[in-house]
Amino acid sequence: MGTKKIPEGTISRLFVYLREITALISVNIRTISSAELGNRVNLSDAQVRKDLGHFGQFGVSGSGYDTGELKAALERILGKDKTWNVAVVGIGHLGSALLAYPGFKQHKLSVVAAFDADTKKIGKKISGVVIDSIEDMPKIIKDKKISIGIVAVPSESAQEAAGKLVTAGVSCILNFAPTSLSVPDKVKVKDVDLSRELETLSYFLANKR
Amino acid sequence: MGTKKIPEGTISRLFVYLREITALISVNIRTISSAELGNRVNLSDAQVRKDLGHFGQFGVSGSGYDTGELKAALERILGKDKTWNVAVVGIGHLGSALLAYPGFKQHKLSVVAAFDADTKKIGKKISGVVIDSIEDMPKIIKDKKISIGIVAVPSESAQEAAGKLVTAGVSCILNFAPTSLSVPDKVKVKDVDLSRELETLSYFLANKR
DNA sequence: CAATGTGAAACGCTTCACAGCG
DNA sequence: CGCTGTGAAGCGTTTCACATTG
Repeated sequence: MGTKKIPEGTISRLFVYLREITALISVNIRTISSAELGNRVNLSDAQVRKDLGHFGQFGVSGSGYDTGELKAALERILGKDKTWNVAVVGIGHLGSALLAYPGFKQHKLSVVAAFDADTKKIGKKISGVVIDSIEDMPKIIKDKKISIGIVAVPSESAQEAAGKLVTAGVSCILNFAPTSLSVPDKVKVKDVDLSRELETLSYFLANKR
Repeated sequence: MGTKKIPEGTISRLFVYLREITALISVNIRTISSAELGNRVNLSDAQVRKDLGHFGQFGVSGSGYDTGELKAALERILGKDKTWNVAVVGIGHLGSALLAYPGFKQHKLSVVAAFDADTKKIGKKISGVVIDSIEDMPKIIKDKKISIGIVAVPSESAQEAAGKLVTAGVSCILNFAPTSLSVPDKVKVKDVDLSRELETLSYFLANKR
């Protein structure tokens, strides 16, 4: 199990492979080569093999990978057997869209709590989740065993929201605010910074040939 | 103008510098060193100098950068003088949230069209934008000189939506669907794959300590 | 003989370190 | 002297290339 340092890109590509393999199985394809799989997800054959190689040997020389076996292996590696509980903080346009997002269930994540500072929103139910007061966060996070917090508040309140989530005990934060959060090392933060993506596009447009 | 290949990270940091410089100017700071600027945005002095170095020489040995000059240079480099028109395809929860997103204006982007396949939605107005039929896309994209298309439809229809946007003439696509789109090389695609971010968190939780 | 698994080479970005300039 | 601009070193990832295997 001497798992060295696995590149983050590898992890995220494994999920892509898993998605594709699942699709292949559903059309009864039993075997696939790294070249063919890479082709379908726009990656090189070498990349596919290197990524898988971090976790063991799954292929058969000369014929490729058994889709069923590979699927099982990927699910095991990626921890698809467990479900994690999620809380969303900040129920504006984005927060509401997140509550309705079907992807959570698909990824074995369950949104079990929503928080907002606006007292007018408290008690309302959106996409089946009741909005609670931020005051009650510590208790609810603990009671419901929530390990992922999603920050969907404006930048100004993002650090505060993150701090409260961390104190309450979450292990990961998905941050939609365009600010860099400071949290203890043991907490994993993933930023989804739409502003940055948009800015990159602007630059591309301004500078293309 | 032999602009070599500029790292994407550099571009995105230039926007960070611009933001900071603008703040500095507003409190009448006229000069700043790479070390001090880096410090304020959590980057090394060398990183700041390398990033700027891609575009010319803006600093003064011994004293640093003139904030006014640097601001002007960054705005020119980043094309902050122009505004780009945007269309959103797929007006579900996410699409609606995007139409309401205030960040567009801040980045000199203007959402001027929205499309949906659902005839019941056509003609409705959301956050000031009227929803049009996908049929009318080619004409509207051309008439309104739209250069950025945002794909906010389910995965199954993402490739089709992207294809139509490209045919209609957009130069960039911001893709929220968890599929890799195939488009001609001249078109820039940025993926915002929420599923992947969530999955990475799942992996982190499943494999921590 | 087709396709894997994997060292070695290439690459791209960041950090270092210092010559040179005001 | 302080700080820039920039080659060179360092590092993590991707790509290459091939010996190996069923």
